[in-house]
Amino acid sequence: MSGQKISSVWLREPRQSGRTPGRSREEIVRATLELLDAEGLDGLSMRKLGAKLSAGATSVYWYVENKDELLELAYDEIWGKITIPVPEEAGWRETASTFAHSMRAVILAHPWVAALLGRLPALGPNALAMADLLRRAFRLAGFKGLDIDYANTTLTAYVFGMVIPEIVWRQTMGGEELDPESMRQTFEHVARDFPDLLARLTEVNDLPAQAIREISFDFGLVSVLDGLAARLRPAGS
Amino acid sequence: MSGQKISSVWLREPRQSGRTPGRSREEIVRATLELLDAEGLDGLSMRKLGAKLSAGATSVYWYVENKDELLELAYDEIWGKITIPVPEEAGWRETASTFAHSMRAVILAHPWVAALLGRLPALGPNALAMADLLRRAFRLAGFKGLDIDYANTTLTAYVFGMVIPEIVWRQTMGGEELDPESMRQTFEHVARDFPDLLARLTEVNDLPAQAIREISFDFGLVSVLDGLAARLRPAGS
DNA sequence: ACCTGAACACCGTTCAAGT
DNA sequence: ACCTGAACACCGTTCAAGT
Repeated sequence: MSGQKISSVWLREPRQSGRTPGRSREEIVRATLELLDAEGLDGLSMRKLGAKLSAGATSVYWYVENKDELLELAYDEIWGKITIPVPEEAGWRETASTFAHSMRAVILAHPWVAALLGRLPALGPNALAMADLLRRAFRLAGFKGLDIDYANTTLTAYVFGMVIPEIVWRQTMGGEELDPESMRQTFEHVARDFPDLLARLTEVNDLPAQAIREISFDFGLVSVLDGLAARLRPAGS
Repeated sequence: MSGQKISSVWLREPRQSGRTPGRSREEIVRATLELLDAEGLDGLSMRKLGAKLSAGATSVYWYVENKDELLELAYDEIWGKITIPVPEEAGWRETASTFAHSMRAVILAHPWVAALLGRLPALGPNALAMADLLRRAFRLAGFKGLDIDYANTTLTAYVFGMVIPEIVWRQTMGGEELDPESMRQTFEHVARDFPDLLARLTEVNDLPAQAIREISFDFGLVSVLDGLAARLRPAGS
């Protein structure tokens, strides 16, 4: 009746009959990641990817339904790069904390992911494996039933939400090649109607931006984990 | 020496000499929002926007340097739709909580924003006004110095990170017009190697998805606020 | 089974030219 | 000051045709 299937690469078996005929999915994903890392999300086109694989411009369409599916593959690869300890050995809190820091580091190393988070679902095997592991950690902590998911979702949301603006910041502020003086003027200009923000600016201006971001990330992470831990204590204690 | 300026609409004065000659920035923004709401991010093109303004395909370029600047304008409009009480009256915790719920509601009503969060900086007047207000709330709570920003960042990151996957979910799962049976099969397929995730699936399957998302959002929000509140208590008490 | 090439229908952006 | 139109250099995707 209602029809309309979900569309995702993960619903189709990878193309490759038996031997080693054409390209493999891994080859394609590797080339895609290289392009993305080198030229960013806008730098990836099906034609360029074809060229990189020394193939025709549209050859990738044999392996993948469309460009979004290609990006789904690349996205899941990122999930695979996140390191996380064995929950039963490290304990839930260290597991969660290590996951958070590792995910941040991985995304910062592959900034193009930031724009994908708001566009693609994470249904790949690496993403699911991570969800599975994190659920183990939160179950170990003492969460029960749906609370396991809620805790997991909360933690992951925090990391996403923290890293995304950090990437955007780095990208529009252009990293090194930006004149710090013009940067200060920029903020003074846009924030000219908000004295409190301006005051904060001059307060921060001399501190190393990178260090502040790390402290900020830790501050929030500890808060989130503390808040989750509070859920585990019976109300009256 | 190092050159390279930051590029943002908010650094340039809006075009319009004195009278009411051509289009105004507001007209353009309104048309942009309408297009985005109606057709989504991919549905917005400079040509379509020109047509909607009954103007040539490239007329908007007189008001805006490029498409990203146009999106910056639309993005800030969203920040303006978020409602928030006066911190001094409502208290910090209710202010923060109302902000979180309102921001979620606004983004869900304009799903195209989700993809912008990972692409554009929030330097517009509405975004800054909100930052200013939230800072007031956290100062009121008792945070001092940089902790005010850290707390603010933590809260906002949580909301971002929570809403983004929710949007993606809704969009790829296609809302109403999706066959629920094929949906279940989808998950069973992708999660086939993760028994724990599968078990969770059947557990959740009969519950109304929308209600769960709201409970989940509240669970995390309370946790985050509790965690922040814990920061305010002196260590020994 | 795998790949190519041409072709279609779009893009964002530049720029000389118009009023 | 404001807007147009043509033009450029790209896109993603389809599809008939090749091997």
